[in-house]
Amino acid sequence: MQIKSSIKDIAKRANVSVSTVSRVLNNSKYVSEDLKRRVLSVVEETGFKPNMVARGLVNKKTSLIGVLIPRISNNFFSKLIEGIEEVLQTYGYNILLSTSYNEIEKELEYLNIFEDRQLDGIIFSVTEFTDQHKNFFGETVVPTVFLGQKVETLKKYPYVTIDNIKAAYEATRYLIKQKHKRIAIMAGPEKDCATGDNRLQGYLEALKEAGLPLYTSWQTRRYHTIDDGYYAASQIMSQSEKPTAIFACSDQQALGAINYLREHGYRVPEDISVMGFDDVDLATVFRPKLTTVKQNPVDMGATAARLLIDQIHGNSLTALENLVPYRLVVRESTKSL
Amino acid sequence: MQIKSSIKDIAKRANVSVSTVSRVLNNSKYVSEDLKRRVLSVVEETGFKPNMVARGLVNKKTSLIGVLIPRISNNFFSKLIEGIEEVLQTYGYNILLSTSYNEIEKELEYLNIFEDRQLDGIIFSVTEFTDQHKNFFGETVVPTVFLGQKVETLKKYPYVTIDNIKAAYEATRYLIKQKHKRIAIMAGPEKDCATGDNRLQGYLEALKEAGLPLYTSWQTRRYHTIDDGYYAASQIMSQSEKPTAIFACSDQQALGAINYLREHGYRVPEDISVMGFDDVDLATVFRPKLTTVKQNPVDMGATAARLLIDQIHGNSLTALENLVPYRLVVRESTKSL
DNA sequence: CTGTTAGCGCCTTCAC
DNA sequence: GTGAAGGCGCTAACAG
Repeated sequence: MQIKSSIKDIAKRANVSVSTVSRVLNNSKYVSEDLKRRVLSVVEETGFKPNMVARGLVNKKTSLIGVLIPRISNNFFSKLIEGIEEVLQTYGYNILLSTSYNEIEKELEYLNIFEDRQLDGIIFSVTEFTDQHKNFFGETVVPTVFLGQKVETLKKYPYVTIDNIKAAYEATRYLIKQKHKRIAIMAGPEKDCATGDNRLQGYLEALKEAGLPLYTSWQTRRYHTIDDGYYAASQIMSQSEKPTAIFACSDQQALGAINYLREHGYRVPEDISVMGFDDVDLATVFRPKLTTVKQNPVDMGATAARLLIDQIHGNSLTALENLVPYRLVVRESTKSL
Repeated sequence: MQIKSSIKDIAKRANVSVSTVSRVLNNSKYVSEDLKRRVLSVVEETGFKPNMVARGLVNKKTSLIGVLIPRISNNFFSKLIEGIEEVLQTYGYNILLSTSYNEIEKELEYLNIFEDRQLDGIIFSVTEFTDQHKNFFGETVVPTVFLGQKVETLKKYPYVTIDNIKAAYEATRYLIKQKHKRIAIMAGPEKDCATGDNRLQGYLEALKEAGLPLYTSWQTRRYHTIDDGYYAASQIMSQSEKPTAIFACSDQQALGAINYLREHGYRVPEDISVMGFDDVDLATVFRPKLTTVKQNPVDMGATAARLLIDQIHGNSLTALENLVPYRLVVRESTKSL
């Protein structure tokens, strides 16, 4: 293919009409074997490829799915993408990837871009579901699946997530059962509902239930990066009153925390227990092996993608709420007092 | 916006022609303040958004860049994406993400999709540059930047990479200087040129130069995952003749290898040294801290994106070869004999 | 300055 | 079965 050829050109060369070409290209209507052959051979020769943009314009579909996540360099999210891509691919969709870095404005911005671009669907790992989000999803008509937290919208879009409150509650319960009484938490960033508010809530419930002390200086809210975990640990451990266990709301933060602790002479888990969340790839490679709340991001991504496809195909969805399993995995970074 | 409105509708409601609407929307030509205001207010009211697909059809640009990498869950590649997205975003481009899992057929498949979709550019982290690739890039006219290895094409596309042969050579040299004489290598997958062939070559050159033994049973070729590193280590260590050092061509593999070694009673680095490659986030969090060849993927991604933008803008590019710096970082996973 | 018109490349009635 | 014609939503000459 030298210069962009169009359906018209190949119609001419095959001595047929453009509609015939279109028909054989789409297998949309019966075309005599003769013409079909003629068209196909010209297509072959010229290496002709139909213009997907033009096609999209008339068909009103782009075969593109917008995927919006907070951060791609977090193993949890990249696994999510793996799951998403795997199923979308089999349905002929591609991924338009955007990252918000947990910034609400960026989320809104990308959401609008998704709409402008006429994307066929959206998979969205929300940070905080604000009124502006609600507005957007009230007005838009783009099939959507939310990932990572429960989201209530007028339009009734499904979401797939674990029960974050419960999971955090159970993780904290476990620590309590291990006789820990002074437990700190490193939660997600300030505005992050799922890994921030929800998990913090579960933690608080467990502490209250057990009648344990709640120090706000033992509660941090930071991004899910190793660096932020390191910093959060430094804050917590700079208090005069020190915890015997830290519940990190992501393995990334747990790793950063352990790094800090070790550099400052604490042994994990002998001096202080650290619980993670996610069970990323290296949770079992790291030493001590991370005790953590295992999620299955590949599955979650795949599930979300399937729910999206269903919506696009107009299938009635079975349920809005898709709670997926998680599991507390006890390994070496925590111990009983 | 209830039902999809078009430029036509808002032209009607504002009592102007479609071209006027188009003009104010694009700021393309001077429009009287009066009309402009009228149009803008209607746009405001209706929440009108121009259809990017239609726009793309006439402008022959999609503002979409195809990014093709082997694997997103590898920290090195996700960092690459971070760098790419950061600069593309400022130019109004979005990313169409695809992963090849190092499969040549998938690469070709996605490349074709990129072309079909009329993407404005391609950033491609090649596995192996085959004749089919060469064909594709000979016929296509899509601006491209190669990432991670030197690639020669007719069309003269730029590439950004470190000098893999040299880097591997130096890494191996270092091990040799540390008095290691029996050095194994865990290279990239069979068909991977950069992390496979090139790094293996650098390793071999260093060994030959030093007159050290070359055992093919000390050379593995596997994917850059923790699991594959684990497995590769098991293969190497099952030989009767055992190495005193392993040069892993990715930190992922190094991590997997160390995991294997420890599970099987070897201490790192006391019994066996392990050298990594990449310097991913957790190289310094892991214990022992990884001795590794540091790359800067965020920068590399950003550089690639800039080179692509230059191409798209028709700027003459300064150089095809963009060798970026790397650095051997000695930490704790290797030691002198 | 503004409106009319002709496409961009493709699909889809609608007649033949 | 096949072709001609209209239109998807937008932009860019071309007149006025």
